[in-house]
Amino acid sequence: MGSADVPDIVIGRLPIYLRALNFLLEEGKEITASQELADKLGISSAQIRKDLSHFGEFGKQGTGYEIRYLREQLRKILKVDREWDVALVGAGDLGHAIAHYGNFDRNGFHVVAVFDHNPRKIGAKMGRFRILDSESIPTVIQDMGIQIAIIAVPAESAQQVADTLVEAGIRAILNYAPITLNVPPGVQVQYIDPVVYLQRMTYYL
Amino acid sequence: MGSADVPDIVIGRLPIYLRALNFLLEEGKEITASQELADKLGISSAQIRKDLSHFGEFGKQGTGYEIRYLREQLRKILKVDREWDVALVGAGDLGHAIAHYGNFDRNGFHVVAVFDHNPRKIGAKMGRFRILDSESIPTVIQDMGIQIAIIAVPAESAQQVADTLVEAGIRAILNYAPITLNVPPGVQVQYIDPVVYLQRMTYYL
DNA sequence: TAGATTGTTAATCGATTAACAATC
DNA sequence: TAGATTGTTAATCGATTAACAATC
Repeated sequence: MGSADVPDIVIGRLPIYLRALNFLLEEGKEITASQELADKLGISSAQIRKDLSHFGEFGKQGTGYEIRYLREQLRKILKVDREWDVALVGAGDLGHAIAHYGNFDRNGFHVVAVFDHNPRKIGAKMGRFRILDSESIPTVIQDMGIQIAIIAVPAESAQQVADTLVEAGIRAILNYAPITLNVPPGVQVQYIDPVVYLQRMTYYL
Repeated sequence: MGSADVPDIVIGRLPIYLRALNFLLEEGKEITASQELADKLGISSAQIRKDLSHFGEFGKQGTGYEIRYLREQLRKILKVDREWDVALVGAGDLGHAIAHYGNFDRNGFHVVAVFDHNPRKIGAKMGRFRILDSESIPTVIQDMGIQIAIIAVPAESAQQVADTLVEAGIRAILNYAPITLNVPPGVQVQYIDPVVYLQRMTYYL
């Protein structure tokens, strides 16, 4: 994972910067400085400037950064200056919440297909979505040219679902199943396992 | 954040190891080796051994690790060899999914109180939970001695909720709101913003 | 014993930070 | 101009990895 040039860890921080810029804009701010962002995010201003310097010069000495401009640049870098179609596999409680999560649409990620393999659910509606048969994953994904998928199935079936998705052409997977997936090089995976996050905190309690 | 001794980044990997051990046990395995774990998790065997060496010697030369024993040790280290009560703030779609997420209970994290400030929801049932008034957060948290909270409210109210929680004695927050929280030293925060994870992948597409 | 794998050391690699010249 | 803040360099810090003696 990760192209040769910019470290993954830097890429990983850009969405956080982007989120902070959105926040500042909503507050009515037009200009910010690395120090202001640093204070808000709890990281050093030097790191923010260094991270940004991988991609260009976006600020002005003595002044700081024009928020709207920097945001636009970050959006281009992250390729979120466009709309992305997303496939969702798993129509349980979690899938339901994901399908109806407003922040996805607000940020240009649109769930356009929901799959489940439970015969009782296939064909039924979940909110505004018609639940599709998991069997149709390959054809639907290929026909619609979807590149991003979200896995919200039990751990037992997650690897198999991932295999099917990758085979169908998916290149980025957001995995909610509590299991490390095995995928070929070039396929991105990000993990969301809330239990892991809780366990990272109990150590300190 | 982070005590002096063991690096945060090491603590962060322990839950992943623990998850893998559970998986191996379910597969019926009794013994494993750092190399086997490494292959499964996509990290180096040296790193796994080094991480574990911060806490003791859990393996046997020539053989590897007794899975059940290593799991027990990790559970003790992470303090997940016990049950934890959790408060949930926000009874929307997301809160609903969180409250009913089976993996929490299965891993010793028990949602014992659900709060919302919407008068239409207060007093109503959400699954097996009676929704409590956010106003009662301080008293309920203190009376029940809850240390861990999950925030599932809109970004606009998340900081205010966090302040209330911290004031009430919460020491670990799992934050689903897309905003970086400001909390005093000693209070743990972990973030789950699915949009951030998606944006970390689009860069590579 | 021979083979395998740990725990640990030392080397390497990479990330963060401090500091400051450049400049708005 | 004086003050502020960037972009960047070099130094520091920390994490990862390679290698191997110890030993099961």
